[in-house]
Amino acid sequence: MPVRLKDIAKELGVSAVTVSKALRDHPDIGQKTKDKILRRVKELNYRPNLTARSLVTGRSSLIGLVVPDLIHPFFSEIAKALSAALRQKGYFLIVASSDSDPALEQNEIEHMLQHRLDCLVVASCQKDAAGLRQVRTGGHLILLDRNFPGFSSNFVGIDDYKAGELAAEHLIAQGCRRLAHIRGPHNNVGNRRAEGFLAALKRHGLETPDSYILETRESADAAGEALGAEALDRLMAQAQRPDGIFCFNDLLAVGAMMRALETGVRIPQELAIIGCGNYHYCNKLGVPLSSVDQGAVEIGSRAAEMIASLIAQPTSNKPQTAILTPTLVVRASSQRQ
Amino acid sequence: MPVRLKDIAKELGVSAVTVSKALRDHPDIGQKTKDKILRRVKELNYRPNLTARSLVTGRSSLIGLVVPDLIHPFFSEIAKALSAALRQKGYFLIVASSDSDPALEQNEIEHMLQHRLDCLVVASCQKDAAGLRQVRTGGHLILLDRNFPGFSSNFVGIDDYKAGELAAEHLIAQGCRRLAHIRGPHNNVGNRRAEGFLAALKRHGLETPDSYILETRESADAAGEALGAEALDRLMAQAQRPDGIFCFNDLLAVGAMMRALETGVRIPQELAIIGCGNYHYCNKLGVPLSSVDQGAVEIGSRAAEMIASLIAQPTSNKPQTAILTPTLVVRASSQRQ
DNA sequence: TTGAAAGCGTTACCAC
DNA sequence: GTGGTAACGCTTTCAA
Repeated sequence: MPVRLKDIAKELGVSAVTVSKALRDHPDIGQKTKDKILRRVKELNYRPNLTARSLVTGRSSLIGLVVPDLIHPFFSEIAKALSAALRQKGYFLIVASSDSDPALEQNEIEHMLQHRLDCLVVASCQKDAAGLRQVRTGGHLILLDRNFPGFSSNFVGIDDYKAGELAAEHLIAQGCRRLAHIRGPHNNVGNRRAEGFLAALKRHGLETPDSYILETRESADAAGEALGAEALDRLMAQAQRPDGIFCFNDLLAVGAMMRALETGVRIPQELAIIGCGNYHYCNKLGVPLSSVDQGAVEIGSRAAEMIASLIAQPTSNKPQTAILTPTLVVRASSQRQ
Repeated sequence: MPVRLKDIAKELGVSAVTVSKALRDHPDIGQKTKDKILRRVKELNYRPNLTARSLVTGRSSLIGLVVPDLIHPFFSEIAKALSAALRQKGYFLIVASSDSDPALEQNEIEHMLQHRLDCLVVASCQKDAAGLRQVRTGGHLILLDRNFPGFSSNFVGIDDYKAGELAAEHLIAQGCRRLAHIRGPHNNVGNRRAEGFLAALKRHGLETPDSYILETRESADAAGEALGAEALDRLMAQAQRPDGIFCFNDLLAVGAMMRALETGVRIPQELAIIGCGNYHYCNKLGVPLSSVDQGAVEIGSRAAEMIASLIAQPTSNKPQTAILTPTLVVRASSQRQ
């Protein structure tokens, strides 16, 4: 049985309240009493029972994070950064992976809420915001990376429109004129990136045939590359081959690039490729992959700040939003000059 | 304010105890009463307060995991597998990253214990077991990947000696005769892998000069590659160059391989390279990297089983141990035939 | 500056 | 089958 606050109080001949005050250095306590208590606390290696504390204070010091996939570099970086930032504020991170399954995600969220989290952070893979609506009754909610039109919520993510623009501008600057896009799912993220990409092309007077915009299913890591490879085949089978591709994420880009190299397409001379996410292994590839960086580390730390601010707020004000600007990381796969 | 068990009881004209029984389908309750309660519970979207439940049952349904680095593919795979397996058993995973800092690790562990975890799982980066000794007073402890001689504890990991042997046998079978090893830290893992490697060489009558066994500092992800590159330079500067290298982990191997390719060394013809860990991006590299697979997913699920078994045990018996057998994954970097 | 009493939301125990 | 009562370990409030 672990030592309890009460045990220490009895042993030292003071009340439990006094010990409690000493531990949280409450002002209403004499220095001598406090020293005496803290010394004994250390000797006994006493650990306050946060469960009991939570019950009475109503705050758990637990923050929940639900992501589609913990192996995905983008999300593991966020998890790491968030966990580190929260630690300094005295919070703990509970993590769950939804395996990109909306039902499982909803399930995980429900379970998490039973732990009376101080805040829940979700990179959601839901089709719509229906499930998330009732979540909000449980406390603070922050959406990560992806939000839902019509669902007003705290949010941290990047400017996806800008990401698409950046990629397009870069490829055009490298001399590409026939630009294709292997796009992502039909949600806010996929749509905005495609829109930004196409808008930039239009500004430069470049036409993009419909057959240059390829759809892919949303996919877990394993399948993602295969989808990229398949999409590349479809692009290269066309009479007019594209000379530049922007892929929704690096996984698709890697798949596309590997297939291109296999089939003898020279990269970047014949075909420039750029992805999105800037996964940490991009620079280790046979041809290092250019990518639009989503700033996972900053997303994590901004989320931590937002959490602190939400918890500090006495009443729930209007939703907070942090939209970060993506940055371009140019490597060999798109560098033609 | 969320709905409480008590509220439901009052509304339905039954006692709190009865509602509690219905929720955990306790046998001592009539079917009709139970149905009535469960229906209302669902309507109200009631979520039991696990904090309160924990306080009275003494079990938190929280499992802690502390790893050196969440971005490290080996550990993120373990985290994912463990989290998935635990979910099915009704447990939750709390994750913390120690950034490979022993002091920070100890700190994280202390904090975690305050949450009254049902079990703590640690992939430790401590120098010795001193800090972990007093952790055990807090409940169950499982060491992951790395254990400490003289510290008897539950453990899940691979047979590191075997890992070294596998790598050596493979390189020898590929025709290598001058084998080098870029070794890991001087702990149980680094030592055993080196021992297994050298023992296999000896069995085949191969000599290994001391200058072929290179030391590296323990290092986080960013620096790991640089260390590998540096080690490769030292090896290739020798009069007699090695024709095969076993690296302690894939990060070192990638660094070494990239430097080798940069300097015009042909892989695997002049130099065969094999790493350890089988990171998910091994097959995406310019020259796909051979590796000894540590079975991260199985480590995660075995840990989950062990957790369940430890918690079920009324009294703490002798430590449980699961030593998995590593497997060889051959790719282009070492395949000479 | 200290502490007694009341409670946080739930479950265990044992009467009925 | 059902429910009253007493915890679980801590903090809050307020009187001394």
